Amino acid sequence: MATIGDVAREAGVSRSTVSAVLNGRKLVLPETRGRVEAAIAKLSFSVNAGARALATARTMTLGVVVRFHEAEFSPALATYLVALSDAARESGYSVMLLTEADGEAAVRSAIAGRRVDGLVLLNVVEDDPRMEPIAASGFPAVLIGMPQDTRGIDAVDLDFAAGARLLVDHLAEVGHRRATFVRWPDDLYAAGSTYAIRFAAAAREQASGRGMTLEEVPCAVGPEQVRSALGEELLRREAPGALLVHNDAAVAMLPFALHDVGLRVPADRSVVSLHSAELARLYALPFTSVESEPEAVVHTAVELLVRRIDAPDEVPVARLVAPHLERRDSVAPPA
Amino acid sequence: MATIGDVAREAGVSRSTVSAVLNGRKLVLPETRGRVEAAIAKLSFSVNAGARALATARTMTLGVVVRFHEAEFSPALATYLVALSDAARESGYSVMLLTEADGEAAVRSAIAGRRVDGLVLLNVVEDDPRMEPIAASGFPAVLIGMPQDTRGIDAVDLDFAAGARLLVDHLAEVGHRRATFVRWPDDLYAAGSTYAIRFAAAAREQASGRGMTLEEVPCAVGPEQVRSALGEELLRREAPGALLVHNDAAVAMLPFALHDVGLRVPADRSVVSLHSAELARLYALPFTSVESEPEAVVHTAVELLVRRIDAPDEVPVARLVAPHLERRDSVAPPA
DNA sequence: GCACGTCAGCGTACCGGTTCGCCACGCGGG
DNA sequence: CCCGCGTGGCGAACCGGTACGCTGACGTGC
Repeated sequence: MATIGDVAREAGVSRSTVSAVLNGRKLVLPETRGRVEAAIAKLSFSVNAGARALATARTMTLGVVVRFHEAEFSPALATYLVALSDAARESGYSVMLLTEADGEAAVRSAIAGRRVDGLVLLNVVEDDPRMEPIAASGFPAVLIGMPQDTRGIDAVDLDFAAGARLLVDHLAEVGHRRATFVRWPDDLYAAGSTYAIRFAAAAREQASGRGMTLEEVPCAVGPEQVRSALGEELLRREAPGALLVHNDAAVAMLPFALHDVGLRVPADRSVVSLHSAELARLYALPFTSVESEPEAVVHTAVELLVRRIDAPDEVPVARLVAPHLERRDSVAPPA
Repeated sequence: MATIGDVAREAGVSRSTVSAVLNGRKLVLPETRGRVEAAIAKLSFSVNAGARALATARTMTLGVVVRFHEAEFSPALATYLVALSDAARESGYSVMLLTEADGEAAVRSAIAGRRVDGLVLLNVVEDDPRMEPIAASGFPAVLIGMPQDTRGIDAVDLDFAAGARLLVDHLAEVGHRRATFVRWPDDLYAAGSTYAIRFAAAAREQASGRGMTLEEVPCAVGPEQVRSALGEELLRREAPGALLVHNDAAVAMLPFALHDVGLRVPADRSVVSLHSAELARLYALPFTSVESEPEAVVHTAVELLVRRIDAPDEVPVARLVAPHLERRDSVAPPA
């Protein structure tokens, strides 16, 4: 592999001139530049990323710290990783995967080894231990997820509250006064899952502001439990004509549950939901919904992180990504 | 951040001695080693990966080239990525994500920038263009997937043929003489998807060797088409008492299709399938099956790649990972 | 005609490690 | 007593880039 010295010799200039051409800094006579470029092409030279990193103290690499225990529903993970890598590339960065079971250790060693210029923490939860070494060292990082206390670290997440309001409004606007709120099981809220809490709180508030009644049905995960719980609710006398769903497992099974009991959407029931786009695709969900916006979230995250790398001392930022309603004709006025 | 020079000064030795301690090469007096280690701890020094890479011409990083293709089942992708990163770490390597839409370009620039010591190509298809620059340059790489012509590149994949034989045998052993082979649509085979072809060929051969009849039902993807196609087949008069499935979309919908028409497993139908473990988990599939073995495949891939990095000139290797049968009581003797 | 400013390009130090030849020291043997 | 050898550690070169100060040539203004 050719080095910058080989190029310099070939072009009859010094290494620093080649470097100047490479980086576009300083003025180089067009003719000289031409010779250098020809030499580069001839030797098919390309800069050694490691050497450049050493000289500039910039690796142009971001680390993404994947939380290990994915007991939860994780089809979205790949989407986030790929989107992250794409967004990073747009800014000239590569992405390194950090998957140690002990996320905190992963963060520590990434910082210590100076392999990366910044870190993206995926799927951040309340009091996430991965934040500790970052907060302590001030290393550039961005959280995806929005804990109460971001400990001075930049953070991005979907605006779940706005999503809840969009969905409630959508039901209210066609005249629904009552809805079943199929939500996560209680322990998830108790565990401090902030997106769940934010969604539920906003849904309740918006509903009451709209004069709407929400009848809450917590729904455990597990296909069979979900299906029977849903079946029961759907068959209940006086059940509302609309369903507001924030529970991936439940919404995935909902088409089948509806089919089981012979109810049609939107004729018999209106349905709106917030879930990941990936889920919608996998299960071909036919519901009007607010979908997570992995590309937008990740794009914002990279933007913040790159800015933070360049300006480590600016005040931390928390950013919510505006959700939008994906209409799929699953809502009709109540009977 | 402390450098090796800081450590040397603190310990009162030269930089090369610190390096010797770090790498365990050469003999260092226990007492000297102790002083160095104390200095390292005191300054909380850790080696700068980039500098070491420059000096050793080894980045200790593997690149994973993700094919951009959307249509496939992405939950499995995350599993592979995480498993890959874990396996790499075991061998002291990190993993860099390469997701350019143009996989060939991604490979070229990875090789040119010398950011990685080797490449893993995920999800390789017949005549995959990503192979070209690798074959041309001899850069260390391993394919996950098994094209007919590996072009001298190491390759690993699940042994789909063996998987097919396991499933056919399992049905034959309890006495089934006929089975419906729910398979992928014809165009997938035509497109040269080698795992599909290998499975189908082995299934047919093993069945005929066992004196079993396979009645083939190609099944398009898309939940609704699948469901109706399956329903039709299940209700068909004289339909076999067993289903052999190699089609992710179909097997995911199969529980519902069976439920629709009121058939029970294994009382009314025996079912065996080959699909990804991730699919089984997400859809809680209750079928005896051969599951893809992402950990084993990826582990083998890393093993081969690391060996290839150390010994670039050995003969290329193709390795098939033995599948195993995951019994879930979905098979009973025919009525 | 001279001082000065600009511009293109050069030389060199430096980033933080590794590697390897060399040296000094202590010891044993002839 | 001297030589040779093994051992522990040192110093310098090197990996492949970047950054910055300097120089020489040329153009301009007075």
